[in-house]
Amino acid sequence: MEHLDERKTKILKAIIQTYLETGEPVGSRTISKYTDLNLSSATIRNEMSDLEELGYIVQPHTSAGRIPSDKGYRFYVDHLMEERDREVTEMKEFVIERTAKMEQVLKQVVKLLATNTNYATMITAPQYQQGKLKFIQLSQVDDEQLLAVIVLEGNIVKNKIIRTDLNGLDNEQLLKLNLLLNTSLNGLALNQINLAAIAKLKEQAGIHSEIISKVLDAIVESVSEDEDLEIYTSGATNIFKYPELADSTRAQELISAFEEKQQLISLVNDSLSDEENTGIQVYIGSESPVQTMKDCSVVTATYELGEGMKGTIGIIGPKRMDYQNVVDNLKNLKSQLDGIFKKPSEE
Amino acid sequence: MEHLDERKTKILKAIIQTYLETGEPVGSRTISKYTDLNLSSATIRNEMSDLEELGYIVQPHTSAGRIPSDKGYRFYVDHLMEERDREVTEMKEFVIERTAKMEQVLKQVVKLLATNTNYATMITAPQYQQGKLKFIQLSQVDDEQLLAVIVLEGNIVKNKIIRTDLNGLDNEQLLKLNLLLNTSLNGLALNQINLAAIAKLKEQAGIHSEIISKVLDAIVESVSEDEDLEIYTSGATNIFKYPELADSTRAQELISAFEEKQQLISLVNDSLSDEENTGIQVYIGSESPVQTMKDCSVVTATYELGEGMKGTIGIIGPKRMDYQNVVDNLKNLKSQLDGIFKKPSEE
DNA sequence: TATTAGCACTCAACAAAAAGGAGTGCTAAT
DNA sequence: ATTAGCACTCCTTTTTGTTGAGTGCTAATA
Repeated sequence: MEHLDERKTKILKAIIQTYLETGEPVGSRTISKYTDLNLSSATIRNEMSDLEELGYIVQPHTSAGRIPSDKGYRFYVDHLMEERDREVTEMKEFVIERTAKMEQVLKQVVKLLATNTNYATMITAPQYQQGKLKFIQLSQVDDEQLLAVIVLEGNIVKNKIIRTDLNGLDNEQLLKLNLLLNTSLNGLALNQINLAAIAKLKEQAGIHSEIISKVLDAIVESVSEDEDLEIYTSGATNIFKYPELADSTRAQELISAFEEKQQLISLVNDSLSDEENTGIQVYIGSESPVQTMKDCSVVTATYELGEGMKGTIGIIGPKRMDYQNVVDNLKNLKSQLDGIFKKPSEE
Repeated sequence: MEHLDERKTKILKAIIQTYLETGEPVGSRTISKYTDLNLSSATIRNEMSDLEELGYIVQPHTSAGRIPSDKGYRFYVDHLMEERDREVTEMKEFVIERTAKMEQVLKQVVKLLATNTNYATMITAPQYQQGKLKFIQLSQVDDEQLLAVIVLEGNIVKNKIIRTDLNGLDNEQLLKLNLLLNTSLNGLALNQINLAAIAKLKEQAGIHSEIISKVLDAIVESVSEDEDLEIYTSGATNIFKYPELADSTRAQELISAFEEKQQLISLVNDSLSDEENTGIQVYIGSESPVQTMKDCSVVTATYELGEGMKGTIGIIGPKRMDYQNVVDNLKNLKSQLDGIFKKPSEE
């Protein structure tokens, strides 16, 4: 990438910042006055012409000011954006109620984030692949149905009805099965349950090995739930606040994406796979893994609930979003989430 | 209400039906050709003038055709709409997967309904106030937490973590508590658990009466869940298909209503309270209990999962929605839902 | 050589004017 | 009672004109 001299950098930064605020193409005169460079608009014009040639800014039409290109935004995010010393006070709003239900917390979080940022937000429940089993309980609901309750680390409770032949399963045997399941599986992460362990389990279960395998199926099924990974969203209608996204076809597509949630999954996958230092990623325009959002920017963060149970938070807004604010918000939230579930019983 | 002679009725019906299809104001000439009345446009004009005076139709502006007023729609829905003999085939699409999870079924249903009708749809999980308890299980998850699992008729599973002081609660006592809870409460509907029963329960629980009351709280809380009554929605973006609703402020309001879900609750309440013969209700324009939807029409139906567990289905569209199709769809769905959960184990 | 004032030019955005057309209400004829 | 005919209304669309922000270029300046 070409190196920009200091003056060009300053001008580019000024253009982008002004555009972030106003959303209007920025003209040379504005920059001439706005910056402390003390240059006439004519000089700025020459520089802007250069910057356009280098691909950092773009002219919507002749006789208009300039707006940042994707490349320009990228440069801004990577090099120009300055750490703002936000007063922590503003962030204090993130007082998350410590409800026991994970679901509730997630709903609160997306909502809070959406109102704080004025963008559309999403969050996934953590994926439990590496979460450890804490407790399993099998109970007989009626003549032919068992209920399997599975508690994972972090008090995530899952349940599944198992329909099976229960001939000759009395209370005592059920107790034994429960004991067996718990002693064999507790403390194990899902991906630690291998074939050998399963075989051993079945052997010990004797005539009820069929039930054991159904239970294991239930665990896998209820825990992995890949096809309908739980995604919570909020503030989708915030996009109406940004005229460049609010025209009805675009708006419809975007809001549909939020409603269907299917498309958001690729966002999650991309952001989980791509390991970065900070865990926060910025997709500008067409960089986004989701086609629908090529006119938006997307910022994602992964949070972790200890022991590799990871979830994804996403913020979707116009390309001229307040990147700094969004990143700060996410960082703050990330640390809070990292803490909140870790040892829910310890405080 | 004034009585319309046959010719006026026919003309009104023609106007409304044409408008339902086109969404454009209907002129006299159109009706003159469309109907088999063999009347000139001039005659139609005179009749239309009368109909307008009677309040059934409205002129958006002087030199425009007529569109139905709310009163006109109401008359149409009450008296003019004809039972269509829909081929059952078309309805067959409603093959609902018999997954054990209620939640999944509901999600499928709204989605199906939304794609079938091209309107926005919602459905609530049934309210369990009258649902009977089938099974309760208390288990110890760790040192200071109990897990209460509550199964209601229809295999609706709820769970709740109870944090409490467990000093001196050993396994045996837990078993006893479980037994006590099940023998006392099973088969009871929620509103059948009265103070006397509670007192007796507590007495029998002895020193663990505190736990009992926490369990009861948990039951009430997890089952009633009034504040965030589960509502599933789909097809909210369908409103973009109807220009009269698609302008950005209106669209935003409507879609927000679907996102927040709060507003939808009053819809549910209204439709549940107002007992009608068919259980299907049509709200036209300002008749709607939700202010946001005063430019829409709303059709609701209540479904019942046996034993008074009622839920609500709603379809929200433009005033010129295809009422007949919507009502048919709802009727069909209603009967299917009524059946599907009744005795899930019997087939 | 870098900067800047000055100026002609471009073009979106807005407004006003003009043309077109669908539909009405009224009147007079059937 | 019905209808053809016609003047009138007013929305919609197209055309035309005006404005102003902003550019690029050139020539003057430090």
